[in-house]
Amino acid sequence: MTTKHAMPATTEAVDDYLKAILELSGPEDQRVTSNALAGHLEIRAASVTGMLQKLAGHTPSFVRYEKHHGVHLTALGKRRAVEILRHHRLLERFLHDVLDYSWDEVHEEAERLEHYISERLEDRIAAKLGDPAVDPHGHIIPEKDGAIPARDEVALSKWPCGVTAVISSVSDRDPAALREMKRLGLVPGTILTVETGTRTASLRIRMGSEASLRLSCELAAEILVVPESAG
Amino acid sequence: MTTKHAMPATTEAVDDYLKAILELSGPEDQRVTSNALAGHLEIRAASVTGMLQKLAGHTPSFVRYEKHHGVHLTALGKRRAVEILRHHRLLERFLHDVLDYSWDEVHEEAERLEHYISERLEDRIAAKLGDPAVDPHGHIIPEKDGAIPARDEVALSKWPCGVTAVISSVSDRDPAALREMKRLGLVPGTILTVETGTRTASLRIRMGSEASLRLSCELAAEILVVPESAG
DNA sequence: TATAAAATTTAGTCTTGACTAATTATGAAT
DNA sequence: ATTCATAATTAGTCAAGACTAAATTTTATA
Ligand SMILES: [Mn+2]
Ligand SMILES: [Mn+2]
Ligand SMILES: [Mn+2]
Ligand SMILES: [Mn+2]
Repeated sequence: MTTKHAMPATTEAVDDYLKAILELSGPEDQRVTSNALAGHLEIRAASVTGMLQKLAGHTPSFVRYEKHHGVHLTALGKRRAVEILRHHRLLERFLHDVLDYSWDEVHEEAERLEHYISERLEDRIAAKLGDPAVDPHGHIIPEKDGAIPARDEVALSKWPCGVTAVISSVSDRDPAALREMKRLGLVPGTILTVETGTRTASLRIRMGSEASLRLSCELAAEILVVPESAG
Repeated sequence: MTTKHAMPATTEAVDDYLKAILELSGPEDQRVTSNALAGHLEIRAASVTGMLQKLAGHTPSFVRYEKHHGVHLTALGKRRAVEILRHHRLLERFLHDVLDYSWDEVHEEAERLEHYISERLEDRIAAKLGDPAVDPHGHIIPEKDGAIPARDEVALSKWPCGVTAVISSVSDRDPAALREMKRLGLVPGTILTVETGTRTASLRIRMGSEASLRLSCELAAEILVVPESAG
């Protein structure tokens, strides 16, 4: 039997830092600045510096940190961040499918609970749902072992005109935007094209046979798409 | 519309104090001593004193506290404690019925989550379960409005010999004891009588037509019963 | 009623994780 | 190579909640 590396205990605050670093470091784990973290976590930059120093000082360490040059996750830190992300997305799927939450309600509840469910509860939820691949917003749920199936998404606001696209996921942070998207039928799986023409503050899209509709760039930036074949 | 009194925000620690005071103050809310709280919460008495002083100092206040003479809950404190108790028992029922937890696993998970579920999640869980009256151990689940249907229970270890009794609830704090009870068929609803004879360290009980069995006093003290008619 | 044991409180310390104000380093533009 | 704006760090403070050790009550006992 292989040695089970015990994950050091973490607090909600530490979890939130690790998750934020994961989200901000992009597809290939670039360094994240203190300011970016402060903005994302809605915390003062001075507080971030303090936390990063403490985190980097511990052993085993979750992050690598160089003064004035940002942080990035160690393998251990990434493992923990992904675990929290799995909790979050499984919870969203569960609240939505089993407890009748709407897709704009799930995020807030999952954001808190993700830190407090045990491995047992995580497993039972996954089993109950049949190991779902994505959450209600189309976000990929990391596997139990930490693997995250890759997917190349592009913001709809940057998608070329005239090329068919499929909505792969939408941002879950803004409930009002989510309700608006639902109303317009902009949900994962929807096929659409961006009509040709300039797009300074808004863009016109066409979905199936329906009439085209106008979308603000802000909303379009919260919608991620993939090429039709990659559905 | 009646004014919705907003419940002041509480921390997990404060919740645990209020719940412990509720549990220790018995059917009619007697004062609870610092030592009793320290024992129940597995915390030093000095820490308890500090917390009680802070709690009593706040306004609106959750507790009434007199130096050297214990605390008891105010109406507000009782409201909050009962709310947490409802969370706990609903969660136990939910974990057991929906997520296949065994009755010795539910307590630990509920003990953490009870502090972090929203009112919305509480309501959805209750709806999903059809507003259950009791948790998996037979404990009464407080109503949404804070009402707790009364029930006069007696420890099996103190039940008179020869009188038929029904198990109403069992303690949920000791997983090993719970597994033992399940194995012996000692679950809420079970009808039994205590056979006549002395009971110094153990007592003999008879259930239905089966052979009688011997029970340690410790285990019998964790089983609460009611007269047969009061099922 | 005097005294000892048990229960409680006080005083002082620690860790976590936030904040503000002040200071320094970095990087871009002169 | 300076200079300046921006980013980041330091220094000092605060609140929550725990702990230990020492002082005080209360209460039970003789
Ligand atoms: Mn969170
Ligand atoms: Mn999501
Ligand atoms: Mn608790
Ligand atoms: Mn219970």
